[in-house]
This record gives sequence, structure tokens and C-alpha cells, in this order.
Amino acid sequence: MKLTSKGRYAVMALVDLARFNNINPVSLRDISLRQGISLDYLEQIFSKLRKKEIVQSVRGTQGGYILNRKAKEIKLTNIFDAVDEKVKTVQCKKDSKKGCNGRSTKCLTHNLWDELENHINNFFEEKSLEDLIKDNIERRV
Amino acid sequence: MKLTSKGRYAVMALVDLARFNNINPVSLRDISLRQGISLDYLEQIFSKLRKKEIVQSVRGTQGGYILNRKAKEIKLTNIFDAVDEKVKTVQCKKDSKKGCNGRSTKCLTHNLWDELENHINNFFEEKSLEDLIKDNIERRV
DNA sequence: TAGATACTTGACTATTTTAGTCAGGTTTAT
DNA sequence: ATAAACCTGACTAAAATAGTCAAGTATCTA
Ligand code: FES
Ligand code: FES
Repeated sequence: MKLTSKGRYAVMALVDLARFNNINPVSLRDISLRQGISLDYLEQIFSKLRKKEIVQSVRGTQGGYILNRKAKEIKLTNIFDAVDEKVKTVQCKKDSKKGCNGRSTKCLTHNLWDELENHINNFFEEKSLEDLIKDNIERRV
Repeated sequence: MKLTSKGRYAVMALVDLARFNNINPVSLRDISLRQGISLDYLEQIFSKLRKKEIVQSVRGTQGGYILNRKAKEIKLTNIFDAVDEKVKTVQCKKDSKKGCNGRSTKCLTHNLWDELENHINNFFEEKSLEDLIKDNIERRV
């Protein structure tokens, strides 16, 4: 069970962005340098964040990205959803009544995997970008 | 973030085994058939479970595996640990003070990833094999 | 208006991980 | 003796990951 870099980078980048968001758009180049993430990779990530309306882009010199909603209203769920970092505890389709490997019924432990998935998703639904920034400032004091 | 088949199979197989555990050893062939898991793959998995003393093997005809501890004392943590299904939310070493990609400090969101890892591991530490079997019986009633 | 900055898009690829398979053993009950 | 079942190590196809690369377009500033 691991979190992918794509998901981790997306959150890192947005926290970085949110901290400088007040005044000007933040360029990916700056985020890339500050956070040590490949610029080209960031571009892929922000393309998805923009499509899901989490950020807005400002083109041209002095351009960059700004948050499209208040930090409080951006939950981890939204970010992970945007970059396709989904929690998957099973292989079978959720809506189908069939089990894994095309078996006719769900497995003995199916309930457990659903619980696990919910448990993890709850965490993502509770945390907002704002929480992360606050947490960060507090720890520095 | 996905759970691998290896981890899922390990738990499925142990629940199956635990249900028939009272009387005789349970053969992997039976588990394979009942749960639809490749026999060869199960053998790899049980080799690890045996090394971590979660199960005991009985060789020869009529042989198989039995639980090596009470179902109540086998937590999901133990199972996942045995088959190397670890929760990893970061790439950098936990004990090192260095960050990811060999950076000199930990990242802005590091605290978050630690929290997430704990959140997930808590779930695994709470659930025992016994819980799973009970849950299963209840749902069938 | 030339040039620089920065977003935009799509294709491509090396590496790693996953989910097994396969081939050959050894042990033991009947 | 033979069959059932455990045991071990090596191998591999397919998928996922973590990027890179190339070729744009838009906008600001000198
Ligand atoms: S995990 Fe797919 S059937 Fe339960
Ligand atoms: S995740 Fe590695 S430095 Fe924070």
C-alpha cells in the first residue's frame, strides 16, 4: 500500500502555492525549485488540477497558478481525485455483484476491504489545504 | 494507493483456514479452490506466514496448515508484516533526517504523511482474525 | 515588436513492481 | 510404492510509475 509520488507532489505543490497565493500567481518553476519536483512532471499534475477547477492559470510573463477556491474548501479528497490517486483495496468493480477474477460472488473478506477503503477516505475528506498550512505555521513557531 | 493482491490473498486465505482450523490441517489446494487463488502463489505466501510463525505446517498426505496462535492474537498488522505488505506514504527513510530525493530537510507536508501512515496502521492493529470470522458469521445470519 | 517567461499538450520511455508461473525438490500417511 | 501436500528458487509477462522530451501558445516588458 503506497502513496504515489504524483499524489504526494500534488499536495506538496498546492501547499507551497497556497502559502504565496495571496499576492501573485506562483510559477511552476518556483515550486519546482523550492520543492525539488521535476518541472515537466508538475506541468502534468497542474494540468489535471486545472481541469478539476482546483487552480486557475495565468499565462504569460509573471504568470503562474492561483487557487480557484478558498484553501478551506479544498480537501485532500479533491486533490487526489483530480490527479487520479484513488484508494483501491480491491480489484473487482464496486457496483458489480461479481467478485474478483470474475467469480460469481464477493469474497469472504469483502466487507473488510470496504471498511478499509472508507477508513482511508475519511482521512482525506477531513483534511483541507487550510489545515495543512496552519499545521505548518504552528510547527515552525 | 492500492492494496496488493498478495496482502489481500494472505488475509483471505487465513480467514478460510481459521474457519476450518478446529479439526484438521487445511491444505492449500482446498484454499486455492475455495477462494480462487493460484496454488503456486499461495505457497509463496504461506512460506512467509510460516517464517513469521503465524501458521504451522503439517507435511505429508492429509497435511496442510494450522494457525500457530489464537485467531484473537493474529492482527492484520502481523499478517501484512509477514508478507511485506507495508504502508508507505513517503519515499525517504523514516529514521534519516534527510528528505526525499536526497534533500537536506524533510518536506513541507511530511507531518501529514506520517499522520496518514499512522491512521492506516491503526486500522490494521485493531482488527484481528477473530473479528473477521465473527463479522462473517454475523453477516450470514 | 522582439524576446523572455510561463502555461499547454501529447507522445515517449526507463525502471520498478506486481502477480503470478514453472520446475524441481522433500516429507509422510496409507 | 504412491499419492498428497509442503517447500524452494528462479523466472517472466504485464502493468504501473515516474518521469523526460518536443513542440507548441499566450502575455508581459523592454
Ligand atoms: S475483493 Fe473482489 S471479491 Fe472481494
Ligand atoms: S516525504 Fe520525504 S521528505 Fe517528506
